[in-house]
Amino acid sequence: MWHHGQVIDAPKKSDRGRPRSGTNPRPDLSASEQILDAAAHLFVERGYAATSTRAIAEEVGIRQASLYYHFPSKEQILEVLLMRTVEPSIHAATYLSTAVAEPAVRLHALIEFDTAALLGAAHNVGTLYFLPEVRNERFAAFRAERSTLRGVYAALISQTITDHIRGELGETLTPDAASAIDYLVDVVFGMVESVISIRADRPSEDAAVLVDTIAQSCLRVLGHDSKSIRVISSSASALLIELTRVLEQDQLGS
Amino acid sequence: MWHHGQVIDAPKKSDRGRPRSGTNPRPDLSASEQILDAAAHLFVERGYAATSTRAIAEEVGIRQASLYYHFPSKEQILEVLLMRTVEPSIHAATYLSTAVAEPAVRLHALIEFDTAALLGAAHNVGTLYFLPEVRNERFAAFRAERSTLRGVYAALISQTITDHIRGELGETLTPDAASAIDYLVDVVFGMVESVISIRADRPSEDAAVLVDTIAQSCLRVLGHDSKSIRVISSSASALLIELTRVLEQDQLGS
DNA sequence: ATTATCTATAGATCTATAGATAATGC
DNA sequence: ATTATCTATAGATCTATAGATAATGC
Repeated sequence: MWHHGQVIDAPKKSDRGRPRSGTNPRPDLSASEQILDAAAHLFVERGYAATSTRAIAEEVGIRQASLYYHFPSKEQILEVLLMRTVEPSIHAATYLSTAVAEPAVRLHALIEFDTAALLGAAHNVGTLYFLPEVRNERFAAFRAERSTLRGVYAALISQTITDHIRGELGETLTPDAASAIDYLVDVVFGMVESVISIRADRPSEDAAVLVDTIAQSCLRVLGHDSKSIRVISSSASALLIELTRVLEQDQLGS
Repeated sequence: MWHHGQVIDAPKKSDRGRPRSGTNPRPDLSASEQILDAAAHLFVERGYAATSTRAIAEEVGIRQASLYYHFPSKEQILEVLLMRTVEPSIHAATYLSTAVAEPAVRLHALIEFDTAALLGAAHNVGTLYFLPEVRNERFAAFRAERSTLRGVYAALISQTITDHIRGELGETLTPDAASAIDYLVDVVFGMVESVISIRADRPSEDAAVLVDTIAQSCLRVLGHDSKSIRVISSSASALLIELTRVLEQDQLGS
């Protein structure tokens, strides 16, 4: 499994301020990080509206009102979680959208990166994408990020579809072949996101196998055969190593 | 698009009882059906916890407390919606699990039926499957139905995987080939469910194209090529007609 | 008499704010 | 003085129940 980002920003200074009433279960993390972690856990488990600020505070070991010293609102907590979750994928997609490699190889690398990130994240935070609240205007910025990500997928996918499949689409499906390609983008994007439900239903023992299965399945949907997939897959491994190196570099820069 | 079920049970008798304060926007439906429709709309749009019984009642044109004459609780409303949504798929799967046709043809028919049902249902009720509340013990019966459906998919998928792909799984992925097949089941099941998010993001203009794209993509993932898919697909069309005939028959019986 | 609504309300939340307090830092 | 907590609470919900009421049916 690859590491990426996941830096803890505020490494906890000392013991300023009034002591907590409860015990501090994670003294290594700053209070803000503890709140985000507890909120992620509860939002994923019960949903946003069904999670009270009291429940979050209880898990952290502070009083409900103390949350508001760190965050101005419950919504803001969700927004930070959403942005943090999508951020690594955006960085990977931005790099891969212009990297020097075949589009199919870049797509394969992106799919591997994304699925691995979703499977590796704490508390299956990918489920937050599907919370009904995310459709509120309040979270438009997050949805814009997702849309950017989808755009990179769309570009790479349209370049990865084999001529053979492209012919099929025009032939058997519809006079408007462009829309059929759009649906293929949706299908591939959906396959990547399906790791979220899969992980929710049966917490995966073997993430690597699932990541490979999905990446290979995506290429098959785009018309590639086993031989072609083998070639693409091994080139993608090298690109993925390069990618993680670049992302770590960026991390140090920012 | 195929029709299936969607029978209105209680066709509204007459005007018994105290008149409503508001106007009745759907006098053709019984009060219970109006409540279910309004709840479906709001649960899909805002989620379960974020939808108040007051909001449901307002949409129906009655007072909040009047809901409780028709349903004992808000949870019960959600349960009826969940059960009704999964029911047609269960019937189709039960029939197809033993129908006389190649497994690949039966799988193709099931995928077409399911995706079309999800795309055709009022208010995109498939999104209800993803509400966090559904994980509560309260909805175990619904989850059991879904699990039954998944079982039929698993059986048909394992019989539809080409020997070629089966060889690949054992060879390149893992020593435990059974688990790799399980992941393919997840992937295919996930592709079917992806129509829910697709419809949520961009309400589909052309359901038929999307249904075909997904069914074909599933077969590709299982190792079939264009020629094989064409044959399977046309046999599936005939089976699908037979299926809808049988389901309508059942409908009359019950 | 039965049905389907209504009004009123109990009791339990829930978010966010105001202001007090107990630490450390300077 | 600054920081990070605490207590207390306002004000706005929200679900479900109790009992009244306005129709139709017999």
